[in-house]
Amino acid sequence: MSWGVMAGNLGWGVIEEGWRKGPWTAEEDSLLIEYVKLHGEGRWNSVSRLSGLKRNGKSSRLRWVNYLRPDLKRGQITPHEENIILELHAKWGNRWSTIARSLPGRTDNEVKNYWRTHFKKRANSKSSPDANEKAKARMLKRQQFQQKQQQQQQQRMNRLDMKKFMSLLDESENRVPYLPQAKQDMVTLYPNNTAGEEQDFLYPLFNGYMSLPEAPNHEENILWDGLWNLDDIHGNWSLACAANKAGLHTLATPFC
DNA sequence: AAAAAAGGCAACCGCCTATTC
DNA sequence: TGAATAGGCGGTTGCCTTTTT
Repeated sequence: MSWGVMAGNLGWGVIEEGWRKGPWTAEEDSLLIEYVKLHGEGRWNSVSRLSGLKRNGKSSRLRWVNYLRPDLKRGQITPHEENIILELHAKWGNRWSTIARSLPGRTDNEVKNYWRTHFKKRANSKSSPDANEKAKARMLKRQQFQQKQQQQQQQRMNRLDMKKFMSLLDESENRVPYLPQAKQDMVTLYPNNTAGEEQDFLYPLFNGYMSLPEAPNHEENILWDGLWNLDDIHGNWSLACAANKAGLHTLATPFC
């Protein structure tokens, strides 16, 4: 929808006290991205002065955090993430930012919206069994679709061989402090350095690496799920920790 | 096929805390 | 030490899309 159309709506997209409000345009996004490239995150109140953007600091920060950040994970919440949300919400309540820190690439806003739309109504619908059943059916359908997508993704990932993985570790170890240890552990575990039976083990590790914002193929939007089962991988905890630290540097959950 | 209802999500608001001066 | 400012968080709103009737 164009800005002009938006501006025609009731109070949405108006200019108030010199600040634009409402949906962001592609041009505004570009200006904000350029600003962050040049000045980094923070100093949000300087955005308008330094970039020409007619948005206040809060709006700019929110747009960056919730939408423009390069490390954001796109796509639907996976069943595994859903379980984490449920578990952590039961533990912490509506502390969305805390919950979101345990879901790499997800924002507090996203988690909050997801919980509100998927769980709050379910909790409230006890008096309406029909609605509850319908909601369950929809959820099941969506989960089946997501699982199918993940299987396809995993099949693609399994085509990666050990050599490629090691070369990617080589490329990135200058930037990611935990990867040298991961690489060393890989060599110890798999001295022959070949693909094959290790592939199941590589999958979660590689996922962790590929999900880093600076990873070369980040745009492939590879799923994180494997990382959450790292304790299953051959009992090598130090390697699991190394990979987790590399990928989950902002993660609050204490893996190690 | 059309209208109504529900779902989904981006964005705003107000409050609180941390930081700076 | 207190005021001003910036940043962060949770709650809420408003609009578009999808589903249901």
